Amino acid sequence: MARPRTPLLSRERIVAVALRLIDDEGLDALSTRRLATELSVSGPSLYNHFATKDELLDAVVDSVIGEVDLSMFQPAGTGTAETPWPEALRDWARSYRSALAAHPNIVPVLAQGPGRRPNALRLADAVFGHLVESGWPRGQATRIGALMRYFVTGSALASFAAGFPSDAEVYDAADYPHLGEAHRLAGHRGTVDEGAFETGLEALLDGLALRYARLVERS
Amino acid sequence: MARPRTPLLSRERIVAVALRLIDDEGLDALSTRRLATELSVSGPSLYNHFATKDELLDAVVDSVIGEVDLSMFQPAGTGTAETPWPEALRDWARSYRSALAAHPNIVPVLAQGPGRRPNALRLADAVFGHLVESGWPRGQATRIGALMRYFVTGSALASFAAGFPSDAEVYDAADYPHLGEAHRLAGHRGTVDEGAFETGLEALLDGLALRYARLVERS
DNA sequence: ACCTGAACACCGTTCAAGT
DNA sequence: ACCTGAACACCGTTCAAGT
Repeated sequence: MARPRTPLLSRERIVAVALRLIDDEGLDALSTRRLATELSVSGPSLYNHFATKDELLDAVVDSVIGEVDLSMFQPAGTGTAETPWPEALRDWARSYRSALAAHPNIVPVLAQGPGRRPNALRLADAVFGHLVESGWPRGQATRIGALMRYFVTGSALASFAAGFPSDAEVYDAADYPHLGEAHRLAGHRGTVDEGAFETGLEALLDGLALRYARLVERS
Repeated sequence: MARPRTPLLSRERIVAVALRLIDDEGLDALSTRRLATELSVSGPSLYNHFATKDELLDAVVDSVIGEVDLSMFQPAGTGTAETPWPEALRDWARSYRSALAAHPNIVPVLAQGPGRRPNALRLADAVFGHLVESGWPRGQATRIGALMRYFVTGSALASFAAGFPSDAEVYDAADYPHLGEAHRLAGHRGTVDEGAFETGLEALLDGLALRYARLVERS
């Protein structure tokens, strides 16, 4: 057929199908040939739209980051008050985690940092900017951006509960005296992981609020 | 040559060389053929020692987890007092992060959970057991184990600072008004990431201590 | 410009053959 | 039991050829 009158592929469609493949079958299932088959084209066709597979992956990653809500960091406009930093951070962390946890198989790629991806850079800019404008010194604001990313990516990378086999025989009482109930964890993966995330998030915010209070009283 | 009088390979040596390869060149560089070459044998030889590549990876992962210090969770013996939970958790988290951050390329595999790996199960058992014996309700102890793993794996998965390109031209002031200094982050990756980890760890422990205090006063 | 098939140097894994 | 080479069905990517 060679070149069709109207292109068979677009970057958007390639990215969408690649993400679906990664979600459904894991990062290893994304091969250029498999993806091409899924798109009803031959393997090399993809190279008309992305220079390498890595560039394609970058686009997939940035599309996921683009789902994170950043509206809570909007600078105070005319009449609208700026959201207090603990509340903004809490709302953002929840949205960040939701976006990532919907696509856990791609989190290892995404956790490598923003690189040159526009949505990832916008996210870093918004968080850092809001913290600095809230009175955090720049060094502290950087650390908070980092530690929040540690926590959110760690929580989205894999389910804690599902990491424990459901097979009760794994947990020999002689070897692991306290894991007698661990085989039931995976069955409650939703609530366990959600509860751990919320507990950790509130603990972090409380701990940071203590530091903020010390900062304010010293000035 | 066929079967040599004394075996050319052992699981230990295979695991050690595989880990070095992953550390030096990344998870993708670990192919059975490449690893075999590094060990001066042919590719299929590895299958005399591991059933699949995944089983080999499991062994590599568990060898890393085995480096984590768990001595702070030792139950109180005759004359030795049990370490208070916040102190034990702090020491453990630092050792955990050190062990993982020494091998960041394998963290995505390891973060999938303990599975059936003995060192990973021992770790989960020690943390959970110590928290329960310190008075935390079992549900809370599970959540704390989970949220600590989120934070530690997230911090070891990738450097926050190194994720920002050193090329100043990436940070166009029109697009990212607050990232004007971000190109300098990667140059300070050690101190930035270390500072973020310590700030987050102390904030988490402070937040958890608040909850523990509420727990105690209610009983 | 955008698709194709053929080709290159790779993969993980199986298996029969050797000692 | 533990190694080998040959083979199978895969990879990412390049390239000349087609419209």
